[in-house]
Amino acid sequence: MNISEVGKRAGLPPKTIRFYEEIGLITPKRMANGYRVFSPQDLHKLAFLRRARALGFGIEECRALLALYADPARASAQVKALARDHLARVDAQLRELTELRATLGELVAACAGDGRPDCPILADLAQETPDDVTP
Amino acid sequence: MNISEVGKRAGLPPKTIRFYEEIGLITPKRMANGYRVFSPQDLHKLAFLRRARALGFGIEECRALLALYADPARASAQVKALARDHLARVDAQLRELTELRATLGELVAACAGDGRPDCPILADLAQETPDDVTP
DNA sequence: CCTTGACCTTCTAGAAGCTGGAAGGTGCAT
DNA sequence: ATGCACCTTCCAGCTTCTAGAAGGTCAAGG
Repeated sequence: MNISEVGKRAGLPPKTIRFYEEIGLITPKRMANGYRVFSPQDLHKLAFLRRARALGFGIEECRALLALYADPARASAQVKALARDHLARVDAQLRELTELRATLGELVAACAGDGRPDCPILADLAQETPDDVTP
Repeated sequence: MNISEVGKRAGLPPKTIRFYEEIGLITPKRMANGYRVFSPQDLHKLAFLRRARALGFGIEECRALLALYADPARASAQVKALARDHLARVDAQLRELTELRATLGELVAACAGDGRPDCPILADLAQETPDDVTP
């Protein structure tokens, strides 16, 4: 299998696959002419990586997950710990984003959006905070 | 006002302020010895930037917001359009993150997290999709 | 006068995870 | 022999800072 073929099957662009090789996530063999050859195992790894990335795992976490996947002596506790850490980060991000969205939503709702210059959005951004005022 | 003083008041580290100058968001004057001098207007702009960034606006959006803020002939519709676009992106991100979180939550809940190797998380990541299977 | 310490300056590089483009080799069909 | 679609490598850029190095400046203390 060449790179664009495996890319199609794994759902990843060739550029990304070359990058994954560069950082050592996969190590495809080469043909005499230098072209990469991908085994079914390589394809499997790439598909695994695509799904792990889609779940938001970072590259180093993916590397760890692949290692655990390859290790028959793993403990599921190790995998779970990794996933739980990631979940906690996702939750934190979700909280931040939700709060931000609420503020933004209020501001957009409060703005007339007409031809006049008065705008609660700008007013909010320009508002002085205690820190600015403190001498 | 020097850079660390204005940084404290605006809530931004000096490094960030230098970066904002480099990309033309602010243009503080200089003293004879080359030190930056920040006017109250500079401080105001920096505080504005900090809040806009905290709301998730990108740098170029911040530049546009500052320009609108400085323009007495602006129409609030312009500001609202910018904010609405951003809000839409935040909503999209929130949807993605929420879905991802649900999947991740299910997987974490399903994993025993003990000393055995069997793990639904890895099983899910390794699962074949139609694309992988299609010849 | 000299030293110390806390500022300030500029410059370069790195983070994360790709993505685009240039320059050139290869393989197959016409 | 030519065209086209692949493949290769390497370099640059995206975004928004952040860390660190090397060196200038200033006020206070001895």
